[in-house]
Amino acid sequence: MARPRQFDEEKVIESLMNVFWEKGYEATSMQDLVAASGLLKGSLYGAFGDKHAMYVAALRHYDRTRIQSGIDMLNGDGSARQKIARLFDNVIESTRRGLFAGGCLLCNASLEKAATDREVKNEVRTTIRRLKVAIMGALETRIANEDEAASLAAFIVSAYFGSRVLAKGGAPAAMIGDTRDRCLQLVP
Amino acid sequence: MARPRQFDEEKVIESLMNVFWEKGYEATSMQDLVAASGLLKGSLYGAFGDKHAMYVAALRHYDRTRIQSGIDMLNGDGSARQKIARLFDNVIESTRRGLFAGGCLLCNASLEKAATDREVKNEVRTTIRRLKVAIMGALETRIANEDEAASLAAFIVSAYFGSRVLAKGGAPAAMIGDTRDRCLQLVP
DNA sequence: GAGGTTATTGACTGAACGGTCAATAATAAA
DNA sequence: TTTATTATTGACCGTTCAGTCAATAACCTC
Repeated sequence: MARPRQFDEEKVIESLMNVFWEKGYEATSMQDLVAASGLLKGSLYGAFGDKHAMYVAALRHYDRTRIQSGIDMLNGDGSARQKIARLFDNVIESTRRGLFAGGCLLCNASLEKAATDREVKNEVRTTIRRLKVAIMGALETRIANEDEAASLAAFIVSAYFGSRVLAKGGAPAAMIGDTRDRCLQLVP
Repeated sequence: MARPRQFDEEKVIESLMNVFWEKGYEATSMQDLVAASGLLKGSLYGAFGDKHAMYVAALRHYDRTRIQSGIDMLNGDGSARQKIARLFDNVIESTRRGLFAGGCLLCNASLEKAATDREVKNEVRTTIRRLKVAIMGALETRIANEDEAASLAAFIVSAYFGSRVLAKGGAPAAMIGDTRDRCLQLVP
């Protein structure tokens, strides 16, 4: 009955996400999104509505893919300490390689837009909660008391986000290593 | 010999800083800066050169004032634990009041610009170092070993930055309280 | 294959962007 | 008071911004 989409929506969202991830919301122009997606402006607007909606779609995609793979790791095999350590090691590793300057899109969105954008704040809040719950799950075998697991998980999320700020701020990698090690001191 | 400036440069920088602090670099327009400073565009360009230089001046001003008052607190009276706790309590308090959405300009600059802007990265790095050294100073009475104080200080900076991300991301205040409390577990 | 529906296309819009500049004003030194 | 120097002013610049739209194309259903 109607002409079908000629692009793979997931792939397009992935490409939009990569731009927002690397440059941030404000520094990203529609030209950037056009170039990255391979679509023309009209198609992007037809599919998403406006730039803001593209950003929100990118945040959801980040949650569904990158955050989810972190959650999968936390739900997978290994000790709680190993899993928590791996969170930080990923930060150290990607800093050391230095190929991609984006850091963590969740942190970026929190600082750039969440405070003044209801929709972004909701997305960010939801994702933070998901991450925290997954960390609680990883702690489950070691901490019986749920409140204690929750407070430790909140703290770990915080330290993790902090390490993302340090990494992007150009702090020495040793500071992130220190953060990881001190964090692990609190993980039984 | 020449016409003198008709404005108080410190006050102008303070007003520029407040705009960048609240809106970020990219979302701030020259119109915003003109409106906030009370100067005309030409005067701002005459005094600073370009928007980027205004931003760097704002970062330096933030270091000289807001960060410095944090450092003064850390150098002041009280136990190490009290001082560290106060860092986080400031975050909780300003989140609770909810009047100003800016958060911490140092964190904002780290995530928004440091990764792709040499000058900003240098400013940020310097300020992080200053903050870390001040925290080491606060720990000095309790931790003799300098390396140990350094690693704990790095960790505290990280957790503090993380709490800034949580706050702006709209996470519940309890998560910041948890971060503070867990942090204090490691402070002797 | 005709008709209905939606996707694609690229030219187009007005507004806002960062930045410039010639004219004017204000000052201190001579 | 003249002169040299710098600050202020506001009009102005070309560019880029996010977003629109009428024309065309592609597809599915009947």
